[in-house]
Amino acid sequence: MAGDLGQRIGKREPFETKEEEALLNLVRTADRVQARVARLLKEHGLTPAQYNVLRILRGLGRPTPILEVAERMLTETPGITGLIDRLEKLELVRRQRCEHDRRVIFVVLGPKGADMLAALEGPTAELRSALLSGLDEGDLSTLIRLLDRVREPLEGP
Amino acid sequence: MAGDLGQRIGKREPFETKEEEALLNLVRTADRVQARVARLLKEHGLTPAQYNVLRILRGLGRPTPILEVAERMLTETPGITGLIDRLEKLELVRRQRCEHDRRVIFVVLGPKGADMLAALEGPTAELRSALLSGLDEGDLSTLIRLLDRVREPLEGP
DNA sequence: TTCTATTGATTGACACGTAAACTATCGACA
DNA sequence: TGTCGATAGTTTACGTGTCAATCAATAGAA
Repeated sequence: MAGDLGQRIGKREPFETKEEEALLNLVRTADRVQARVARLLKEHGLTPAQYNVLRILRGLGRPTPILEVAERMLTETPGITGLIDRLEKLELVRRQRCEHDRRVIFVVLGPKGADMLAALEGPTAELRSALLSGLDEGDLSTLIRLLDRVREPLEGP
Repeated sequence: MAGDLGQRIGKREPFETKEEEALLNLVRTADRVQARVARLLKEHGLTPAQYNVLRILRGLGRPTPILEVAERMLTETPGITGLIDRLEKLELVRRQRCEHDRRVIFVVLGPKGADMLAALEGPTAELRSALLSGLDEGDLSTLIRLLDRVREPLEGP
């Protein structure tokens, strides 16, 4: 069958175990999805990580300490600095020192950043629908439930 | 924690649609899985991409053109060169020119590489079982089927 | 045969994730 | 008051993913 990952990868003996098949399939599928999203964002000059930061800022709706942004992403502390640097250079966000605690630096979503998010609203929703066109409501619920169950023992340390 | 994301200022719900939830969940879960695998591999001095190359070579069981290796990985063409460079420096693989078509360079799994794979066989199998401990056979089959359906429209163009 | 298009592989530029080490500031406590 | 530990953020370094451009060898056509 066309969707069989084993043949797609070209292994003679596709998978030794269902566990192996499921995990490789999971990683590969996520990779493909991310690639497609990245392609869309690139048309607007954004990377997925940058888009993620903008969405976090919009979601919180307030100036947010840099490390709090980092926490809500998958990225670790050090990488966030350059990420914010680039967004600032694009004038999509700006830094703002906290007056009470001068160690803290807030990140603020700028008007250009808000416009960018608004412009991406439609295209990203369209893309999501297209990506999941093969699944109905029930399938989505099942998929979400199964993914939750995979992730559950991983969320801790 | 989960609830305080959107509600507080009426900005955004955590997830607007099931599509969004499913896709974010997919990407996040895959990311966690990869992080866990990476941690294991690191103990043996390998990155996930390097391990992937070794497994591809073992799976095919023959000298393989560099670009064919690249095709079978999650990654695209250009980055493969440096990856092979590092594996060659570790003496896990070696390059070998094709005699019939001198543009082609084969990658060959070396003895050290095979040993490395053998040493990782047990630990990786254990890890896979641990990661998927929350899912039974039927769950795995369902998950695989759903992932196939997500990936199907993505593999071609 | 020579010209051209194609293919395999490499290089360089940029973005990102992660780890280790560093600076600056704050808070608490002797 | 002064010191010490914790916290916020940055810098540096390395491996990797992706793109655009390039080089070398081959294949096909004029």
